Amino acid sequence: MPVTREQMAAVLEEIALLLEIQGENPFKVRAYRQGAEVVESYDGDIVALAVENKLDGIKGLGEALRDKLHELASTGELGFHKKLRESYPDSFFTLFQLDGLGPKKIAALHKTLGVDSIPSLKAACEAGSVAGLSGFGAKTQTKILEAIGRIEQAATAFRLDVATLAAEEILEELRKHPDVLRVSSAGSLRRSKEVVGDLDFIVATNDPAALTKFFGALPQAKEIIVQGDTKCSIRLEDGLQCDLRAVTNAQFPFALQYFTGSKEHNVAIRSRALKHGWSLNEYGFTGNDLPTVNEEGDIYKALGLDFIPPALRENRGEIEAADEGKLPRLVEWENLRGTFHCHTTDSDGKNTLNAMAEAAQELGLQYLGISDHSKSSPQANGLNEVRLAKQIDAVAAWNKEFGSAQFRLFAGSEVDILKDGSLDFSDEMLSSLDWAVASVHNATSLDEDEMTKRIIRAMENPYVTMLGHMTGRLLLRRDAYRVNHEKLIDAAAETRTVIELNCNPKRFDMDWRWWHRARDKGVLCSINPDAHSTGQLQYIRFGADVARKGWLRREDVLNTKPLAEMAEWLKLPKAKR
DNA sequence: GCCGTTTTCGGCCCGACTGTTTTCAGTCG
Repeated sequence: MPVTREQMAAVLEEIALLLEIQGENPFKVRAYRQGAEVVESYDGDIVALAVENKLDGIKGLGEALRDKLHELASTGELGFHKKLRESYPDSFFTLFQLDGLGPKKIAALHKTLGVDSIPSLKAACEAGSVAGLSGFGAKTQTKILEAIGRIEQAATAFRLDVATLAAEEILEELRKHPDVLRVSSAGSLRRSKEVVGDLDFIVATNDPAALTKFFGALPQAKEIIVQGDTKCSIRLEDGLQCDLRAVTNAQFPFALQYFTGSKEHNVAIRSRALKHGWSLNEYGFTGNDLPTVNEEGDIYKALGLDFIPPALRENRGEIEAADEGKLPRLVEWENLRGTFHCHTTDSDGKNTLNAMAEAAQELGLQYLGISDHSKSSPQANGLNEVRLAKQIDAVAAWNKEFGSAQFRLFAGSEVDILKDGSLDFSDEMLSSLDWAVASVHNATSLDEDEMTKRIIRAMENPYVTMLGHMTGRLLLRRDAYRVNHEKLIDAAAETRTVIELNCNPKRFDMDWRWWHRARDKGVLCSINPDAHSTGQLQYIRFGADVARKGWLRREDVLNTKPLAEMAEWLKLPKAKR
């Protein structure tokens, strides 16, 4: 049974935890943790490389990790890992999810009380035996019980759209405060991560203590987690944690850069600063001959780098690119001229064809590609051939009455990819459409090989313009189905099939981590909202943010083409696209 | 355990806050 990339990363991560528990050298622990990160985000088939023992030259994987990954990938097991975790049950690792508990405390609880799961920890707290331990106390015991309570009712991660709304409300409150000079969100939200764990805010002010006090007293704050003179953390009603850092105006760019992260990006940036003879932290540079810094961009400039947009700050090659002046000019939402993939009341949409067309025009778009579900998705009221033919006529009628050189609709379908990779409509039916997006909606538990072949077969169809939500994941709710991304990207390049960036915030699928690779293979991206209502067309703003995260430029995104060009492009046979 | 304009050893980010302490360890970001 071959291991997956995720399993390999998880093993390294678990080793890091176990070494930490044992009090191992923290730098060794970090090496394993970074190894997990590298495996997780490596751009290529790292499992195959590990099996073949060809991991040389990958930064962050030294000899020891390479050997271990090879053993793991080729035998399905790693002796070192197995031995380490002998005395710990699976449930032990859930303890690390608890706020306020780290390796030292968990090790102490395990050693003295035999705690090896959340339930056993809960029992120990309720019996009062935790408070008596050295280094623990009554408050710690209460905090542990509270943390367990939060875990039990979930919600420790939030979708980008949910987080964005919450952040905008709080930013508005902060802007109103008279002592605020500058304010910004930071953290993973500013980096446009698809899911965020908390919100970070930075304010520049001459009265930091007043701001942390103000923050703790916000109407949105259900609970104050910590509150000092320069930082304050609150928890909102829905469990979302928000952190504020109050700094001086001079410190602001440094704090903004620092708390935007990512951690990995910052480690690399700081080591670069050291080479310039400066030390860099959240308050400024220290050292000799310090540069003038007024804006965040001045920090990058001082280090000889082009400005790195927050979305790219994941330590995935952006620093090297900025050093060489080779950062891409990223796509912006204003570059989008139209969009594809939306539903109407004909299948499971909330609004009519007319309403969707109007909403698209209000957004300033020049075209909208309609795509209701096909007949094998009865749960979504999918269209059969007769109803689809009617809709094609309705689109033509709409274009005749309202269409112009400024706006038109494209008739399409979100056609189901059936279990064997054939499509829900005949080629003849599909050929009468302007475009089609092919998606998997059933038989989602096929193994990776079958699923990959199934989707490739669909992409080989001459009338499939684009592949819809590649993995079917629903963020925080449903795992991706098993596909081989490398092979699908290669097939898309080969068949000239566009890959959709489904920017419904529940999905963001294909994942941003794969777009750089797809782009370099010449695959086009279509930023599609998968809108089931007029309001959801606005998801394309998030889509542009996530596309930026995937290093995509304007020319990599199909729907930056203006209407006339798009209409011509859709008429081309796939091979000529 | 990884890495190298400090190149095979000696560094590897560090400050704020909390709770248990009485000068600090642990956690977090």
